[in-house]
Amino acid sequence: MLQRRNSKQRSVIRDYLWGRIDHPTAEKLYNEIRVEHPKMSLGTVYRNLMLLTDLGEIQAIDVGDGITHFDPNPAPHAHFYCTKCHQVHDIHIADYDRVKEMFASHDEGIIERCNVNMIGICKDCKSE
Amino acid sequence: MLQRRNSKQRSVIRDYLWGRIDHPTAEKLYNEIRVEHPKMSLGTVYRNLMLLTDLGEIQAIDVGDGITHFDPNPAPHAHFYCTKCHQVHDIHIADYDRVKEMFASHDEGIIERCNVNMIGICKDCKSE
DNA sequence: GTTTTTGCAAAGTATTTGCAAATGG
DNA sequence: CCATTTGCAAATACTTTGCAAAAAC
Repeated sequence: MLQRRNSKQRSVIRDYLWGRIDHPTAEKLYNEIRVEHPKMSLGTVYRNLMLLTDLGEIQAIDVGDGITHFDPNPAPHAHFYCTKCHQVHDIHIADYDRVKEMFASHDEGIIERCNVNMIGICKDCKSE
Repeated sequence: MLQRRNSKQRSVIRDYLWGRIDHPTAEKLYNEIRVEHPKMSLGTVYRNLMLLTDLGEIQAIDVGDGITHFDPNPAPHAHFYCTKCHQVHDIHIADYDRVKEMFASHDEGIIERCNVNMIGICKDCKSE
């Protein structure tokens, strides 16, 4: 594997994503980071998010809205995409691995990942 | 709802997608159609695939490869995306609705759709 | 006839990339 | 020092859109 250096930018990007549950896009992170770090470039944000994803440190979420969202939690879990507020929410269920098993038994391929996305109106938007 | 006219182009696009299990992209369909219908434009293919999707006649599949694939079967079912051959395959299981139920009980939102995508190496590529 | 749909080309949106300069170990 | 990483801007990839002409009913 390639050699890595701990750049300041990478650590800033990691810090800005760490602990969040709102699944920001690369551009959203960039705009937030830019306030404190005006020299940070969008390309660097993309490059590092992709790198951290490849390293398995974070995960990239594709819910079908055409924009990649990022999740600091690399553990497999489902997501909910609200078509009204365009936010991505986590859905944690105890036996997520069961889903993979349900489909693995019906397909002879090698399943590496299992992505589950619910699309609809989230509970916050519903009650408005 | 809007009034619809049955254009020749729409019917050609519908015919080219009908019965297929290979989940072509808009561009793939366009290239195939172009052989017989050189005047067909890519914009028309995109517009009609989107329209047919909105009408619920077909479905758009987003497996996370950045390109929308189309499926003539509008019934909810899971998909398998092969990272080697970049093909999308169907995975039909008897109780697909169970998946939605598993997550619905853990979220108070209104779930309109449930997308399940397995990512890995398909059985054809595995055996090579 | 009037409204929808088309072809074409241009624009839009998200992301990737080339390259010289800066940085990290 | 030398390989990695950056900022910047340009390029790319997929999709959408504006508009005048053509087609549908």
